Amino acid sequence: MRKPTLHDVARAAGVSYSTADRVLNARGGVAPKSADRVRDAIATLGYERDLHAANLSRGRNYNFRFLLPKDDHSFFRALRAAVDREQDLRRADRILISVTEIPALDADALAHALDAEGSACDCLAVVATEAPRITAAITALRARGIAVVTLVSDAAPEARAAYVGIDNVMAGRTAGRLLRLAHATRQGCILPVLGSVSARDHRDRLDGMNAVLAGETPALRVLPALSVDDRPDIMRARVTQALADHPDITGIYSIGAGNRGLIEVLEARQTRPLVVMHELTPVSRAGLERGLVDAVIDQKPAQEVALAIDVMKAIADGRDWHDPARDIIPTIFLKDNLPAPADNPQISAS
Amino acid sequence: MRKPTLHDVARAAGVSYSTADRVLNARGGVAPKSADRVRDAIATLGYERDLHAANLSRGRNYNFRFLLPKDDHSFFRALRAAVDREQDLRRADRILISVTEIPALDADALAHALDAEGSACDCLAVVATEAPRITAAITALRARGIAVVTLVSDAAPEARAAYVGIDNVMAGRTAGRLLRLAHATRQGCILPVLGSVSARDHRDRLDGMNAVLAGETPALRVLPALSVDDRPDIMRARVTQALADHPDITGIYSIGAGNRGLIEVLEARQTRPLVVMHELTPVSRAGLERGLVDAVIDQKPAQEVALAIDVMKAIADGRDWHDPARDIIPTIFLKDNLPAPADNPQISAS
DNA sequence: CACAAAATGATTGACGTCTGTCAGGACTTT
DNA sequence: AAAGTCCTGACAGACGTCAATCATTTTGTG
Repeated sequence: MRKPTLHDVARAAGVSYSTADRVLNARGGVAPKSADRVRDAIATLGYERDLHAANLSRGRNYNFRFLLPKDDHSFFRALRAAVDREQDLRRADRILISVTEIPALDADALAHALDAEGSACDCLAVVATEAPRITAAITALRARGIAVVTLVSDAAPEARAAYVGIDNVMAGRTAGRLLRLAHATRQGCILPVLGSVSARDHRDRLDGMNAVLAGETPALRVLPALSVDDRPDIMRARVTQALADHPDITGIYSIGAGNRGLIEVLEARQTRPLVVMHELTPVSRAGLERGLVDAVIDQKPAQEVALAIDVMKAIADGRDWHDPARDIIPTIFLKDNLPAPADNPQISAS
Repeated sequence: MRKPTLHDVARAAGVSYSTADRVLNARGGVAPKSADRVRDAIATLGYERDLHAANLSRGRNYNFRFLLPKDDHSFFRALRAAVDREQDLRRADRILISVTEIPALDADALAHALDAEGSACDCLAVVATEAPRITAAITALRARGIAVVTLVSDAAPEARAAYVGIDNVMAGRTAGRLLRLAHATRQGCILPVLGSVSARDHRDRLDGMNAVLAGETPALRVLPALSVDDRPDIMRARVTQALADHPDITGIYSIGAGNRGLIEVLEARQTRPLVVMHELTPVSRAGLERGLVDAVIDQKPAQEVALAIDVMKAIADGRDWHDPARDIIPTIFLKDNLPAPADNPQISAS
């Protein structure tokens, strides 16, 4: 019961290997009648082309390119590290991954990179932002037959092939649910802290939290959101001020970055509000471990990168794939379900 | 800048292809001096054998076998479904997966299956239980060079190659942390409900919860655990009784199965305690969605199965792999971060 | 130096697919 | 009937590795 080969298909269809090959690879020049018989044989035998042999024969490599923001927030460092790791792991599968760093928040640079880099690869993964130029660039790539996968942050939902990242409204709702859970019986006052008011992701999270806290919990008041520009120093100053202004703050939801500043404020106090923040970084992890932070909502960048590559490969192979959204869910880390710290040495087969 | 082939290695080492091949595949009959030169060349060129070509040449298939408990709890159904799904996905990579169902909780049957099935495959994945017979069987397989991966439930930590599953103490701690979070300012009383007192996994979870709740929170009292034999009917009866006996119960931690019974009790009440249970099943999911359950701690069986297969493949290829424990963490699902419901239709590349 | 043993090189045919070429047959068109 | 299409089959050389055979060279021993 060997897997059928194309030779078997040809024999079953009563044609030569050449003809079966012409049908399989759509080279044309085959009579409709013969083509049908080949297709029938493929179906009845359950033939599946051996992709490894095919790639070997073609000398094919998969060239995937990642366009990542050049930014030294821990989150993007982690994302970059994940891509680098996959680079090694996938090489054995003929997948060549290259990374281009784009100045953060520079829509022009990103659009330009999309135009330029698109030619040199089979599929692109981009941490996108929503801007007309970028939508246009992705649409143009699609027209040229180059698929674009958006990563972490979506754009051009009509034109990109897939989005691999969390639903930020869902993430915000999750934060809201945690805050609500912790306020089951008490009154309270929630302080949301935005990284930047302009970022779509941050607004989505805020909206999500509000949706969960609104109405149903009159005892829980949500203050107007602070905005700290993702910077620890501004975070420290504004949060300190807010805590002074509103002694009844019982919960803080930090939506963006700059959490080092928040932690500094927290560790200077005896009593602290409930704190929920985003992204498991060395800072937030330490915050959890030291009991200064209650929950961290993470999007597991390493898993996102791995899934993005899986999707890109499926696209390149012309296979079907299932919606990655199902597997990318905001993950709640508490003090007690943290993954093992950092990079363990490899364990070898003995 | 093509990837170097074994021909390149041979040329660089100044030997023939045959000799390089003899070194690479340890066929023997090579002078130490030549062998060293080949190894040097491999190192300096960064040669990596093309596994796909090698497998093609050998006609090699990976035969992996899963020994799963024959049990119609939703969790094991989900586990089985995940294996079936991987069966299709991995066939293209020459990975043939077969499943043998073992009567649940029957250590003899499992040990017997381990002895019998081990011969017919390259690597075994087992939902194990801790019993001397099973430890012995796994140790015997290891001696015969057949690796065993324990799945969901560990055993014979010295002899098995890897464990792919959550740390149940960690899961229990996580549940405890959630309960604590929700009792920040109020007094309360927690009712733990065991599936079966004998199961190691359940005891671990209970211990974990106790570890988090003990001492630090004098306002939070933990009642003696109920035991409901993983059965909904017993669950309903005992929990109803407990709620009557202890009107001050503010939290329930359901450690095992039978949650349908618990949900029935909850929906009959106006006010309900905080509820944390395990495993995202149709029942627990509905409980979350209807607001009857607050949190579900899940171990993501589909991901576990996928990771187990990755590890098995690495073992079979003699590659290094990293400890799967880092990627398998108890996941907290709330009402708001549930994955998309069930099986979406496939989205095809357009 | 002779001779066996050990080491090496050369070669070949797989594995399943891709890609290209060439020849011949069937059929239509003038 | 000749010339032109369109289809089809046969074959060959690659891709990188495995596995086996056989011939040749080198080495070591007495």
